[in-house]
Amino acid sequence: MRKGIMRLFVPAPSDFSFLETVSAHGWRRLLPFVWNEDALTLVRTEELSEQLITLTISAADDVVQVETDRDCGEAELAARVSRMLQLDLPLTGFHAYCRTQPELIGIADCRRGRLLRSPTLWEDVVKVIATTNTTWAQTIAMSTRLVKEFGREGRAFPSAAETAAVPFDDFSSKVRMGYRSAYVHGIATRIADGTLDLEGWQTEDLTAETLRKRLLSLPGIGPYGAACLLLYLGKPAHVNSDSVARALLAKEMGQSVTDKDVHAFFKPHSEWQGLVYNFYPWKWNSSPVREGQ
DNA sequence: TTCCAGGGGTAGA
DNA sequence: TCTACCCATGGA
Repeated sequence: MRKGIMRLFVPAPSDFSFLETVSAHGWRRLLPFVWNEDALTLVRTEELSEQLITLTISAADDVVQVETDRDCGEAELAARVSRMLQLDLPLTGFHAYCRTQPELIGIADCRRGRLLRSPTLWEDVVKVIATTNTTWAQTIAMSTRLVKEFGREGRAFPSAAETAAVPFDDFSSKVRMGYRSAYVHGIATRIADGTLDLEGWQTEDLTAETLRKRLLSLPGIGPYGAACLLLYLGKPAHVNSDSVARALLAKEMGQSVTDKDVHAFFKPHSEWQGLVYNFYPWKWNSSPVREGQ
């Protein structure tokens, strides 16, 4: 191995699938994630130990391999990779439930149920806001501008502190997130001044409903955004119904449907309905966003 | 021009 | 709780 190159192996549970996790939704298309379709590796630049480090993540049976271009702390690196791939998410109960439902058995067989997420809740919140009321192409463009304009060396995702340090007019004109700019900059400012501890929410052992109320209190986060984020936080009892869900269900039903119809359709899956929706056969097989189109 | 996209905030009923 | 209207941006 070349000097400075570090390789770390992170144990993964037997019901984990790297490819299924990375492919679960569109996050791998948003900088600073770069998905290498040929090598099947996920590349990402992170700030670790106060230096920029590029991670190349791949996986074999029951283990995730992380190669870095510089030495860094193994514990912190493993923690970030674990969060990104939801390695600590227990899926036994979900897969057991899927095996009781004929149409869901494939979810368990393929080891689906984890979703790629960012190393921080802050980044996930920003990216969820960037998916609302816009096209996927614009979501990609917004994420790209965030990294290029405000990330360290134009390669890492800007921290809340880095974002808050940018004057709002400058931030807004460069990031071109429209009315979402005020939401993102406002959240960044609250994190930076210590009045909002987003990351701390993840270690408080909160109930799903308490967490949902807190997420809904964030500007720019409504029922759809909160359900997305709850899913990333391992709380799958809410369906992140959106225009894609409505269109797909309408196609199945042969008639126009509302959010209420989508929620009614998945309600029987109770505590698992958020995960069931995201991996439901007709959604999985026909999601343009998951395919990155 | 007008519409609308992986919605959300707000006011009024 | 529900509905209507507005919201920046950019592509069709």
